[in-house]
Amino acid sequence: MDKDVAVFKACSDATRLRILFLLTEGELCVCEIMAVLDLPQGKVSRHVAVLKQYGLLTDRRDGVWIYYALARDSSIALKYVSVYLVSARQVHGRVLADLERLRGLASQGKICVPRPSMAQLQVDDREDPHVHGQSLPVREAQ
Amino acid sequence: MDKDVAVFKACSDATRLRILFLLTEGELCVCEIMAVLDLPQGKVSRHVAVLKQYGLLTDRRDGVWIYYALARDSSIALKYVSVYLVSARQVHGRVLADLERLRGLASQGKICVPRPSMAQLQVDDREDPHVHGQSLPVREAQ
DNA sequence: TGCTTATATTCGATTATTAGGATGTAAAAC
DNA sequence: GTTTTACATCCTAATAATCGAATATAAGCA
Repeated sequence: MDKDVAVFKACSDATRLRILFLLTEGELCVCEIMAVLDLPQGKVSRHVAVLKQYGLLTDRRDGVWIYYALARDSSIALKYVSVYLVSARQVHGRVLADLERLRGLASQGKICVPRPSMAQLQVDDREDPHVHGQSLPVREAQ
Repeated sequence: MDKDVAVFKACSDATRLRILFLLTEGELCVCEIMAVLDLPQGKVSRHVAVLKQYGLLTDRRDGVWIYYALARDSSIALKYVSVYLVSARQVHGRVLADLERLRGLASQGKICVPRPSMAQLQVDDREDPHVHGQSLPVREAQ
């Protein structure tokens, strides 16, 4: 139960929730989150660390970048939070704006293109989750 | 989105989460929650106030008692939290113990019998939610 | 090697949360 | 009226969360 409490605590901050909504599009690195949400690096890094600490995110290093993705099945609460995220992101104006901006910046090549997405995750929560950031076009170092 | 943040904040405390789990059995008054969870009155009252303030609970006065029940549809997040509650309560040992104790004390008549229950709430979240505490046997004053 | 970029972490100040204990209030019984 | 019961709220201390700003680390490149 404490793990569930931790998941809810992780979600109980507007910045972290915005980050989680962004990550429903697929894995992102800190600089991408910074660009989309227009937040200072330290703040994003700190909040991402909290999300990871509470088991909501996994990370994967690729050169200089560290990609964060939504974790799956690390707790019961997280399962339901994940379903919430993919449902609620189509409703909240601020989230819609964030996601639009993510796509806009991505299509302009100003930030990395988002990698495989959780967008197709259904509310019924299918069994075989996508693994992010594998067998994907790896971005080259600039 | 801020409302959702508030819902998660409300759930990010072990005591409050235990109270929410209890309330999936139906409405309860503070003294019942105190008895089941073995917590001081001020603590229960304070946490219940937080849950109500954040829109997770409704209250109804009946004489000296004030019955608290899970609110429905006050936000998107709450909808998913409700589904989480009825699913997770069958899993967490501490919650199972709390619910057992609730039933035990209720059957001994030591506390009020729980009123209509959310127990039958399905994970698919049916449309017509139960309204608690209406058309029910009203407990008499002792 | 040193330099740059991406990210993490630390510091100090501010604010929020929580708890125990005491007090306040409202309804019912007497 | 008084007393009792159920609950709310206030007070203070302790702890935790958050922030901006600065600093540290780690990887890649020259």
